[in-house]
Amino acid sequence: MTDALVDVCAALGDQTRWSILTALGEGDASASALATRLPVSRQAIAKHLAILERVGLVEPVRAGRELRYRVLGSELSATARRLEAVGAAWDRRLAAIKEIAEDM
Amino acid sequence: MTDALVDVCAALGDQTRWSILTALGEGDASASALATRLPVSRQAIAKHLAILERVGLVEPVRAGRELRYRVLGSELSATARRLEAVGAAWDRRLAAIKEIAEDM
DNA sequence: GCCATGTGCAACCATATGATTGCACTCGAC
DNA sequence: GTCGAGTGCAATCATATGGTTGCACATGGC
Repeated sequence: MTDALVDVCAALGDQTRWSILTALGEGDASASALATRLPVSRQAIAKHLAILERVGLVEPVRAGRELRYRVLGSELSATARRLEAVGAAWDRRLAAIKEIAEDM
Repeated sequence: MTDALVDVCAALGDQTRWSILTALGEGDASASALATRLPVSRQAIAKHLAILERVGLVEPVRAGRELRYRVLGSELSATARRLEAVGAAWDRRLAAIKEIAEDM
């Protein structure tokens, strides 16, 4: 029942996952390759990659026996737009209230 | 050392907090008022509100002895813009790679 | 003044989560 | 074929997190 938007936000709510994402932002990489750069074990990274893949922020790419991951900006942009829409709605409400207050 | 963006995303990565935020989107409300609508205790809601306030998604408003909370679209929009910027950068990289591939 | 309502604080609990280690398996390179 | 690098799976662990109950405190309305 949990919305996809919530899941994406939850996936983005972890420092290590952001480290992985920014690392992937510089180029596709495998879990093992990432483990050499980041201060966590390969298995921990693999779990994070699985989470990121489930919410669509990352995509697996086979390269020989290596399993590289590619970061997907489209999903992040889509999430951003959804958040923007919600934020805009809240702001409209606030603006309306402010207007009413000024009319009194 | 954790970035503010990560904290906001983490705050948004919880279903109950979204329930609170959408409820507040319809009008300011206190923790007690929210507790009557949502299936969690007032204290749980108070904790969530504290988290939301720390990341700037919500703002306390005194109303007599009541402490109401107001949802802030500005912070959500700011977060959305930051995510959008990152997603766009990733997409630019992918597009560049695709172009190189086509040149071969 | 009294009482009910709204808050705040603290202890506590169960589960989720981030991380680790160890081992087995696969597959490409030499 | 052998070896090593990359991967997958499982068990384990510590801590964070969401949630609860209970109680003390303030504060506004009658």
